[in-house]
Amino acid sequence: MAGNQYRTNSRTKIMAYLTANRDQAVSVKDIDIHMKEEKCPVNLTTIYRYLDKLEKEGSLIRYTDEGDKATYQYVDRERKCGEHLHLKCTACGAVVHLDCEFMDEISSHVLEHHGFLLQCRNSVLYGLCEKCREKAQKGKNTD
Amino acid sequence: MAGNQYRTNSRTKIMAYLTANRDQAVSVKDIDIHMKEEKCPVNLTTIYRYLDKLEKEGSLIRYTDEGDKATYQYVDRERKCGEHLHLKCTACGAVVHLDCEFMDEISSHVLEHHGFLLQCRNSVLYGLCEKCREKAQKGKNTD
DNA sequence: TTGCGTGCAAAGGTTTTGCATGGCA
DNA sequence: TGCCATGCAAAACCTTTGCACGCAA
Repeated sequence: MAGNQYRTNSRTKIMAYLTANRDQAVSVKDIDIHMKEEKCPVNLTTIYRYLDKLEKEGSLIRYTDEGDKATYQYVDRERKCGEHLHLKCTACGAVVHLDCEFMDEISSHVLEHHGFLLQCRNSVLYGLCEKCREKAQKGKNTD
Repeated sequence: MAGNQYRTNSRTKIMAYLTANRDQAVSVKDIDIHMKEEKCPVNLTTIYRYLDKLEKEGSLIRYTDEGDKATYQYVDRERKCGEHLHLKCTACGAVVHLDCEFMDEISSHVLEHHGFLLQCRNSVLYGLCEKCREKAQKGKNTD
């Protein structure tokens, strides 16, 4: 499927950025800035098209919180992200995979008690990761 | 807070539509269409401004899934929607409030096992409600 | 009359599309 | 050479903002 595609400088660098940030959701703007810093500026269209391609291939999860703009996260395709929920930190964008046994309990409860068949694909729980929680604690009186 | 506002035909009809669909998330476009059907067309700006006002008052939840457009749901302000998760049907937009004891288990697990402090405010789980699941079952071989 | 509500037009931002050019294999 | 990738410009889309007018109280 993903065989007939060319290896270009742009795509290599974008992919490197995505994999380096695989525990985080990044925006198109993030990528744009990064590419400029890398002295390899690319058109926004190119970024959108590449991300779109990767998402269709299943190499990326696309998050549509934030309302105005989407964010993306690289995932190994073997990770079966369609079968568990994700926790996304609203402060830093870090993403935690909820791929533990508790996942089954959630699905079961929701189905049995609320008649709801959970689809993990787009479901994201938001909150604060440990690091950002600690930061928030410390910085309570600063701004 | 919400005292000094006038009662207008437009707002009355929009509010009626929202409360009539309180188990569902509706979009601005939905409201626009409804108002035209009601022979009471309003400018989109008016809809946005009113929804914005209601959201700030706490009478509406604003969902930002779907990526491109927001959807809104009326809630009684006593319902404390900031303290529980919501299940939204991807087929019909129906919304179920997860305000049961299991909610505590989710919060606890996520915090203790993943170091994550859950924020229910924007967290939405997606899936199929009972009705739509049944429909999907029956209509499996149609398109 | 006062000041909130509304419509209109314009602008902002993100994302998509068409077309011609450029570059990998 | 053949096809994919890219850049550029323009458009589509949702949403916000400014300003003047209309209308409820």
